[in-house]
Amino acid sequence: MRVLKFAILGLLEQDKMTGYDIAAAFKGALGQFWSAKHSQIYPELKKLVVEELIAFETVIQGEKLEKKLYSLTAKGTAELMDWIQRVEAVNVSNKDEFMLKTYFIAAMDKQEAQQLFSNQLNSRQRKLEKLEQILTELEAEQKAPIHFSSPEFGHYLVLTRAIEREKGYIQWLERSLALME
Amino acid sequence: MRVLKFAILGLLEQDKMTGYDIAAAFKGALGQFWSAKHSQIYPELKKLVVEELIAFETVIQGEKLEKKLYSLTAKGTAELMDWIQRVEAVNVSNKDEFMLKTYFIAAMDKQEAQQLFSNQLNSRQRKLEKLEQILTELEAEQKAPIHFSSPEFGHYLVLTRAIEREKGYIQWLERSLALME
DNA sequence: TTAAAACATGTAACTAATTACATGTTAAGC
DNA sequence: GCTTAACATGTAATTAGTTACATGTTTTAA
Repeated sequence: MRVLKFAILGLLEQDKMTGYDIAAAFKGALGQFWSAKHSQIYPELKKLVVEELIAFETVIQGEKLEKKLYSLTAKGTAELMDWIQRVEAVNVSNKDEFMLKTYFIAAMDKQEAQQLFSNQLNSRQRKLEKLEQILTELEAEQKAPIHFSSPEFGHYLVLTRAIEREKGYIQWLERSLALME
Repeated sequence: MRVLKFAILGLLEQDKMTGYDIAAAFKGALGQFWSAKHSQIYPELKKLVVEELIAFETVIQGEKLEKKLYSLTAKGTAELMDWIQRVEAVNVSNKDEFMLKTYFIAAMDKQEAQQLFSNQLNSRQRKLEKLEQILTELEAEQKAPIHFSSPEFGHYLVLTRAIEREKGYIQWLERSLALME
């Protein structure tokens, strides 16, 4: 369904950028819900240029380093807007290897299961801390409270969703551990 | 990383089954966290037979319908146990196309965004209802309260996780809609 | 009895994504 | 001045996953 295509169009709608910048964006909050490696990004950018959804200008960085600054064409903007309004069915299977193991908990003994769950709990707690720190920084940069027209609204929503996702996971892990006592 | 391989080994550890049965299992609660189409399952089963992790016996259903009942070998059980205890890193990017759109909310006008969010809220609420119904049925079948040694413990944990995941998503959608007033 | 839904198994073609291979420049800190 | 991290761009090979093609049997309900 070429979601990466729209991820790239959406990022370019915000700003002109290079393939490297796009890869970097996937390392931020956005990466909690979509990401791609540079080996997938560069070929996709080439494809989008052929399809005339994006265009690039070559910029020299320093002495001789050539980088390609990509931007949306009118056609690209139109396709982005079409996708963004489209109502998609909720995707059923959000793959999660830990939950797959959980389904097979009958194959573990109690200590094993507790070990696995506390370990997961620990990882999730550390992840939550990091996300909360990023949110704190984002909020500190803001003068007024964030609202619909803030340029950071999308970033803020994605971050809060990622944080609450972790909190929910953590609560479930704790309750499951309690059930195993 | 061949997670499907372990999904199949895990299912066969519970019971002998056919490829069709495995596909059916992915339509239940397990499918909330892992699934595969039959076109991926059948080749994987063949591969696992070659690797001697599973074996099958041909069974005749009715007059002449041949079906293959797969079961774990000792080698398959060993590999399953090895995987199940292994501590994996928490996977970062849990892909979610709706959250990708959310990140690009600046490209929407307010009504568009509200429309999209209420629509998603609705779908998620309907999904939650279905999951809660399945849990109610599961609990009704149980005589004693579910605990670690109940054969349905894995199923129960996965279901409660799926339900809480939806509840968290719904709460976030509602709070986000409120922010857009 | 007959039609539809469920059971059952496969392959082919294609798309999506990861890992590995491959190379070079620029900026920052010591 | 030198080293390291970050910036920057690509391709090749492989694996994972989806959609489409292809066929046949058995059970259930009208």
